[in-house]
Amino acid sequence: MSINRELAAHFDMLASLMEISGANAFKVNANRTVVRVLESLDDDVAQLAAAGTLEKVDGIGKGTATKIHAFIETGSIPELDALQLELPEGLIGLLDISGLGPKTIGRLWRDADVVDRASLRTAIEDGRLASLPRMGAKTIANISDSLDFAEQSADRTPIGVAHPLASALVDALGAVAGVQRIMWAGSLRRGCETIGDIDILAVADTPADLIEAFTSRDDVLKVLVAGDTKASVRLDAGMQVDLRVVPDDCWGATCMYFTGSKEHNIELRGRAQSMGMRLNEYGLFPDDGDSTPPQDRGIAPVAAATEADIYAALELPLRDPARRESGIDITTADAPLIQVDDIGAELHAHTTASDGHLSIDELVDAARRRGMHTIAVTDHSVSSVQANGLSVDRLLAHVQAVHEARDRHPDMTLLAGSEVDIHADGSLDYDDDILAQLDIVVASPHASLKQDPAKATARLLAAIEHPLVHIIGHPTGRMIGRRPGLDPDMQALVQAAASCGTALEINANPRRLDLRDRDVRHAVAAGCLIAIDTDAHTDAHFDFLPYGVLTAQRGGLAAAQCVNCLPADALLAWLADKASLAGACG
DNA sequence: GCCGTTTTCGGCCCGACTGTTTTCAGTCG
Repeated sequence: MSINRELAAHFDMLASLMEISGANAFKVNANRTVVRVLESLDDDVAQLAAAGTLEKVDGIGKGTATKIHAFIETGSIPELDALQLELPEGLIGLLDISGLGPKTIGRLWRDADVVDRASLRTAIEDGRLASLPRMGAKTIANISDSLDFAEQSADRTPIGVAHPLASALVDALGAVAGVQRIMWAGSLRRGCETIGDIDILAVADTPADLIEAFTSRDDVLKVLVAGDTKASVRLDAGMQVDLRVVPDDCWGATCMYFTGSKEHNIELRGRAQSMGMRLNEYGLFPDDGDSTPPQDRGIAPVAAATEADIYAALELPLRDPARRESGIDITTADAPLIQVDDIGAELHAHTTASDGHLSIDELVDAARRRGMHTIAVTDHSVSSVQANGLSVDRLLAHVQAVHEARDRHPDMTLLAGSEVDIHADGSLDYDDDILAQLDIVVASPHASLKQDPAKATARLLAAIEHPLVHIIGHPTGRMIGRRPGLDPDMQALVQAAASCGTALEINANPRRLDLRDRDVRHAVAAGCLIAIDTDAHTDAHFDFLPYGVLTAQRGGLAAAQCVNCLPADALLAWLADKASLAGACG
């Protein structure tokens, strides 16, 4: 783990323990800010410390700098050590239980000897909780329920699971009588790789009817909250869904507020304040110093109807939802971001020759139905035994079959290629004379995914610098929530890729999303070419493309920097001479 | 703990909802 991420984890634990111990909420918040800063910091924090420039970083002050220096010198933070001696670490696991906040957890620990989830369960069962003040039967039942739920489910859901759920919900609720608008917001709208809760916003003639339709659905396991304008439920699929019904005239303000991110909202509120205004989910209002919310006093907003109105009133460029994250300067406009429709080529797909489910003809047909002009056949190489990887003889026969298929599909540019294993030492799974016979080479790591960062960097650099490799497929090999994959020096990779004209892939499979968003940001800055591929093994996998595009958008990618957006002739020119596009971007 | 065109102290986003209370603390997003 890099020192930045290691330190971020320490500050995260520090913030949680401080919170439970009853520390000032603003101090806790300041430490949470440090976590975010460290996670999105491009520079190595040890180098900043050595240069004495830590305090120049926004969010890092004197106190934090002292802690970072202590960590670099001794491997620990004294304040954290002290809190860990004082408080059981198992209490942190209680923060993830819905309805339990730091104040309650502190009380449970002090007054009922609760130290972790197991002892909380015991304390509920033996009646200790009921003896505490403000612990009625309902509160205890809710805690018990949440505890069950937390133990059964992962805390975040992959976007590939959440998106279809949200889509079905929005379709169904949109059909309820009187619903004028409905959409999802939150991390799903921002295209995050995992989703906590699904947030749905709506405008309805009779909000009560929509709330009723929502909370009485068959797939609702439990209604958590149901008021006049908002409701929260837990679905039997294991996700929480929040619905908010709002007036039409503040739709933009609501969308903005519930799309987040939280950090982006805080920045926008700060901006509003500095301009003598206040921003909430009902609109942007002049700030008259009265603490009663302006919308409750009949004060007209400066802007509220659309997100564009609000950004304009704040004199800021309209920000794409995928770019509303911390670490992105709100005053700088993005280049127009890549869209799904910009992509005309799928450059990484499998057939029945290895572990795919489609024939060559079926693959072409699937691409054609998505409006593609180019499809690459890239089956696995010989070492991927588990995926029925192709021997040299089978590969050459397969290439021949692809060439023959071209006559049957004159409307499609059909590329004969391979997804070639990158061995642990950086060598490739076929000899160069074989690779030279292919139209396209996607080189990917599949095994030895736990090697140390230095070896992983050298391994991937060798593949990037190989003159016959066009694309590095799923560069880290990570699987979201299952394995972390390689942890190479991404700056070194993107620099090398940019100078060689090799593209790094965003694998659109929602379990991979590899490159991840923050790596895309680095790649975009370095001017490195990006490929967005679905790695299709079935027809349905072609529909993963939007997840890859969202990840690309989160990294700030424009179509011009993505090889899948090239017209067929330009794409063929790059494949013939990848150096021709080296350094052409950014 | 951090920050600063109201700057070295005093503020830090803010509204909805619940449960346990008789006016509000705690949680959530």
